[in-house]
Amino acid sequence: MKLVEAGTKTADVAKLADMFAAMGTEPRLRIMRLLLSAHPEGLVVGEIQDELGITGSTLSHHLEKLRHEDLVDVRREGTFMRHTVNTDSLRALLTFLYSECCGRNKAIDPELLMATGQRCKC
Amino acid sequence: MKLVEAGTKTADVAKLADMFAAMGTEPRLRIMRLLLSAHPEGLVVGEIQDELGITGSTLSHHLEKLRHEDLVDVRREGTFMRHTVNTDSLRALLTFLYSECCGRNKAIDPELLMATGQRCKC
DNA sequence: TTCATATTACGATATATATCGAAATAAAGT
DNA sequence: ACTTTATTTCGATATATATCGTAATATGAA
Repeated sequence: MKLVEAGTKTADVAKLADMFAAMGTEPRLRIMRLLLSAHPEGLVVGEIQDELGITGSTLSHHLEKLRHEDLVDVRREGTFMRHTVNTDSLRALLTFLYSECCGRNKAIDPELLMATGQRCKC
Repeated sequence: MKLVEAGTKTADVAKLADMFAAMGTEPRLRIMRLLLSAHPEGLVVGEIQDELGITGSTLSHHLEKLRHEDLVDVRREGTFMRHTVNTDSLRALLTFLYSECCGRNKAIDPELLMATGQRCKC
């Protein structure tokens, strides 16, 4: 009897784990929150640096990691590099967590989720 | 103008980042999925080991990490150690992600989440 | 108490990560 | 072309992590 199966493939788990890892550091989680709060415009590197007070080179590494896991997109604007969250990837992550926790044997009640923030508009 | 504020304190971000990090590894994410699928009974270490094929000592370290971040609870049953997911912590994580992504400027549409699994029963 | 089983701790190693300052690159303006 | 500003790369170090095999511990049974 296989306990785990559902709609998440073996390869996906590794990918999702990498995404969790990318958010699994205080500076990077702050970056994600900041970019989400600035969505959809995003921010250029210098703005992130000013806001979070991270050394340029360190910030560059963190952004590279977030880009590598497709959590963040970047486009050039002259000399600036404008970063935005990748909503598709974030949705994949959220959907995974949601279905793992609220699907099947319902470890978590979905209603309690809504309660703490958004109102469900079904 | 502060871009990030909302209902998540500074200390919380570090804690949440640690939780993400705990799930940010393929073996540990598999463990979490397995325990969720076995919820609420949970599994003893040997069962997890058989299911995932992880060396005893390595598995022990991973479980210690998950316990340390309060993602997993443990209780003794004779010589067995029965592990279960901590739904409160998981809910905190899910709620955070949900409100960051779907709250405020709504980077992600909540309805798309539901679509892939649960039906909203408001 | 002795034996068997389940799990964790120990010791060790290899790899990965976070961080920094300084140098290098890239684009834009003068 | 030169200068300024923005960002990344380089080189280096310190810390953390993942993993293993084996030894230690804890419980239950004989």
